[in-house]
Amino acid sequence: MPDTPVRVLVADDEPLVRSGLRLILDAEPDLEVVGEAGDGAQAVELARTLRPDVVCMDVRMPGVDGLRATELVLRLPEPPRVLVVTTFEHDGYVLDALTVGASGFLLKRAGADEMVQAVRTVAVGQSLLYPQALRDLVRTRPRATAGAPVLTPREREVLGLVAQGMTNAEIATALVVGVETVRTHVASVLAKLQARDRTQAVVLGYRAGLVEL
Amino acid sequence: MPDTPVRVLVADDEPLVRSGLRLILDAEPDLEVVGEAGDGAQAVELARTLRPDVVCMDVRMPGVDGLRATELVLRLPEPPRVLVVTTFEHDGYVLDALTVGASGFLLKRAGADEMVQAVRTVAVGQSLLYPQALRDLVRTRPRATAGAPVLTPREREVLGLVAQGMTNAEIATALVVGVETVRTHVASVLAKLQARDRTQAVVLGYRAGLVEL
DNA sequence: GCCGATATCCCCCGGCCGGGGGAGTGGGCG
DNA sequence: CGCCCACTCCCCCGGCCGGGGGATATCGGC
Repeated sequence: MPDTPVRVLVADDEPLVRSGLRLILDAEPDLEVVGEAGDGAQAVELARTLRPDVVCMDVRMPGVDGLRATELVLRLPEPPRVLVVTTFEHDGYVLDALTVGASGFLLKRAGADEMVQAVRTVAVGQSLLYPQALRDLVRTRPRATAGAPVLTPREREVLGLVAQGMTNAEIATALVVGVETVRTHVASVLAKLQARDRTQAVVLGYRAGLVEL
Repeated sequence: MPDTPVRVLVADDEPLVRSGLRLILDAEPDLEVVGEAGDGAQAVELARTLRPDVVCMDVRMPGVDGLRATELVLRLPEPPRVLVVTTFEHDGYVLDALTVGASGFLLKRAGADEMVQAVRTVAVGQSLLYPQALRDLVRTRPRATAGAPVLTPREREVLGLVAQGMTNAEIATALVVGVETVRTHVASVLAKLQARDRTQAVVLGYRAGLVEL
């Protein structure tokens, strides 16, 4: 199946890491490491001249860092796919890396086979990340209506207005009902969400997917 | 390298699609289709008895649909990875699928090699989706720090705790300062965000990218 | 050395909020 | 028909909140 091997460029400021990656990837008949870069600027330059299919890009590098380098690499004509690699799990680079257009995000402590698989995956044009990163991305959009407290339509409506920052009086006006009624609804919402305040109600309601912000 | 082949269960209500997938996957020496399910209930049952490594799950199926089936499959002891497959690009299933814990999301019009690669990728425990889906996920995170009011570090910290639903007294305890101090910081935050109350502050702060929820 | 920004603390007061009760209407379902 | 639920309204009260003043200390920069 591998008519021509996938051409890979490795960019990392640690020579040891570069050697390790080269060993791992070159061991596969369908992968071929065509170059190594020690910083972001070099990575961009080599990507331009060597025209690899995939760039394995470290995030932390001296000078031009991995994210900036990724941006620049992706501006090349017929750009390679960029697989961003980092050491630590929760350093918040994931979102930034994906925003600038990386095809994947991988941890350095991934096994050799995972690394190989990842290169192949982005080579065919798919996107990939380690499971926790995906979960983090999804978590920020918690369409978690599952297991959420059951609010009546009116209660959801009131919660929505509470989340707009409206006072009970304003909500009463908006819904054309008495303030006392609103107070009752708010009280129900607080009880159901187990919130002490309207502020907590907004946060919990948001997390439960009951309100949009 | 493939000591034992990856065991795959195919779930799709179209017999033609099942046959196609079987042909594609069985052609690979390291992949082995161990069963086919025609609906969600069957998929769950076969996943339980056959104990595959990966389930290729169609979203639209009669009876128990793919998403529900995915949830159930993932509740099995030592569950397989689930690769959700669908026909259309923008049907909004992506987020739901990932929320219920799918490891990947793929389009049916993906080529044979992409499909094979995808199965291998999720088999080693990574997550994958087609590039546009990832872009959509990222796009929904505005990160609109641009033009946001400038809060001092302490003010951001206080706002963060306010967003947890804490009262001024609790925040004071948490930060080991007087309640009056917290009141001052909160007042500054309200002024800078032009919020009338802490509830509005949370919402505005969230929209401005100043707090995470 | 002065000034601005930041962070800390203090007082008064009006108001909205949230908890505790109670109570009447209508609609849906057994 | 009777029951339950959702929706509506009412009263009292304690507490936290937010606006209005002001005060002190530290740090960094011009």
